[in-house]
Amino acid sequence: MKERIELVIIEALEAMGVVSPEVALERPADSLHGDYSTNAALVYGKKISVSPREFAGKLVEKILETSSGDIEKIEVAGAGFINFFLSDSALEQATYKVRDFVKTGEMVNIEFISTNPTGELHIGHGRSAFFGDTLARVLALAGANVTREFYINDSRESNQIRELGKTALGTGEQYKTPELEEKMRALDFSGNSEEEAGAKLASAIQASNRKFIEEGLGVHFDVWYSEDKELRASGANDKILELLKEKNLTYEKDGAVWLKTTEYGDDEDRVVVRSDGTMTYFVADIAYHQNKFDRGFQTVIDVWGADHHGHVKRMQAVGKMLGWPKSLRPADQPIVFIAQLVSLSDGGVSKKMSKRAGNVVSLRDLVEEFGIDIVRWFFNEKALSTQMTFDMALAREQSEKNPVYYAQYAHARLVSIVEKVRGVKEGRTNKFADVVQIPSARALASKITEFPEVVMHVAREYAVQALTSYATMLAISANAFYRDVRIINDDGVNTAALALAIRAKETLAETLALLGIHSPDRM
RNA sequence: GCCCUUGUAGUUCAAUGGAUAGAACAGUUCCGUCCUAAGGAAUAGAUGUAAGUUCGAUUCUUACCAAGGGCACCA
Repeated sequence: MKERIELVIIEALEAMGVVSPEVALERPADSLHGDYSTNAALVYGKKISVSPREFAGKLVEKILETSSGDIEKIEVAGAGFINFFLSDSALEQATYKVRDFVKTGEMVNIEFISTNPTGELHIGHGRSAFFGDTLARVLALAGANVTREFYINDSRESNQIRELGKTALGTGEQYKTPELEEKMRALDFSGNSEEEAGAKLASAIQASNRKFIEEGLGVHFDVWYSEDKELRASGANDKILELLKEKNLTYEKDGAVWLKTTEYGDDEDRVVVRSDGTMTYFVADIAYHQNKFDRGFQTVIDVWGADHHGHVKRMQAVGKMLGWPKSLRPADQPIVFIAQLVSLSDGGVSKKMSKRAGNVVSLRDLVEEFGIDIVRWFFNEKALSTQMTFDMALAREQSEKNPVYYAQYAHARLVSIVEKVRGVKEGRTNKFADVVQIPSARALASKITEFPEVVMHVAREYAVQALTSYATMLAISANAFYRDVRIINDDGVNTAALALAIRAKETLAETLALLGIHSPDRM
């Protein structure tokens, strides 16, 4: 529906002589301003020095010449806004429309979480996990061909695996936690080198993290990509290094090999081969991204923690060096999202999360305490760039009364009506047009038609937090409808109202499903 | 010191180059024969500071102030 109205405006502007106009159609905050609104007259009136209101008047005339039955009323308001009121038939059509998102088939790779196999996931990983998971669901719904990928930093050459090995053999202390010691007891490291012991222990940690991610978080990955196997052992690292050398992008200094990233926008050159002959992780990262593009992905999305944001510049430099394809966002290739860190507070007293201070809260504990639905909602209602504070006291206090339950409750109420209706005879008011005479019913229908727009907005802007806002608004509309419209009354069932309730229920459930949150039938 | 991110109601978060800056929780006042009161109605409350660009800035620019993160031949 939105696209159809946009097209009408664009055609009208072209008829008025505007060359390739761009129209922004908004959803007004207030239903008094219609179903859609545009500021096109303010934008284009200015360009030809005509007052916005005058321009708007002419534009409306043009639109009326071609407009079909979609629009009931158009009015010019305020500084020159043009407000569109949908006809009942257009609203009905949009409300019950099958969600026919265009299958673009765009090949998208989204890599997220990718926690090191040296310990369990902490709450900071939750951001990457739930953002990535929901974004992947939305992109897929919006028509992309999405591959979800987890990168396992298990290279035997890495320092972390060696350190882990030392701990396993009793010659080091790093990464040591009670959970790790328990895992160590179940394994036999006799005769192992540091590398072997580290790899063995890392593999056990990875297996338990994977189980938690899949079962505890409900996050699915298509590809679990092993750095050690796919990049180190396969020789991909050596190959990419050779390529960089051939292209004369490296030089030697102090016994190490450096990559000339400065020439491509980085702050300084980076070491790729250490003076002891081993490769840095940076090489693997380059080889890994090259591999993603080699596999045919057009858009490559990385979700990294804020502690890795220093790597963005160097990866972008490499992208320029190797001519990686442009992603959807022109300036960034590949697309890197930085998940800001999560800080903790308990009753307003903020705490810095620190392994040393021993107050790192594991994601497992959080999910166990609050349940996956609440945790997912709390994490995804905030933009990724927000330095979110997870207030434990507040979360506990709100665990009985919070926006998740509000949305779920609205769903359960609607389900309850649908169940009650069985066996009740049909009543009198059974036309959509009659039902939407009631303002809250019309507002609910209008809110339902917004669903595809919200999905496309999230898909284009990666604004996952818009989903929780939408779910809340939809639930508010549903509750207002519930208050104003009796579906079962003395006459029998108002079938048009029932149909609207069912549509609202479906849309709410679909929105929550994108967030990975359950829609209970009963609460 | 340099680089990145962020400053919005009491709190946790939204939003947009434009029409009255939205929710939730907390506060105040109401609603109980009524399809689930985990609900509803009303009320109060916010764009860090100072400039600039603009017809219009909370949004863009700059400076300052504040918070977080990064500045390894660790990952």
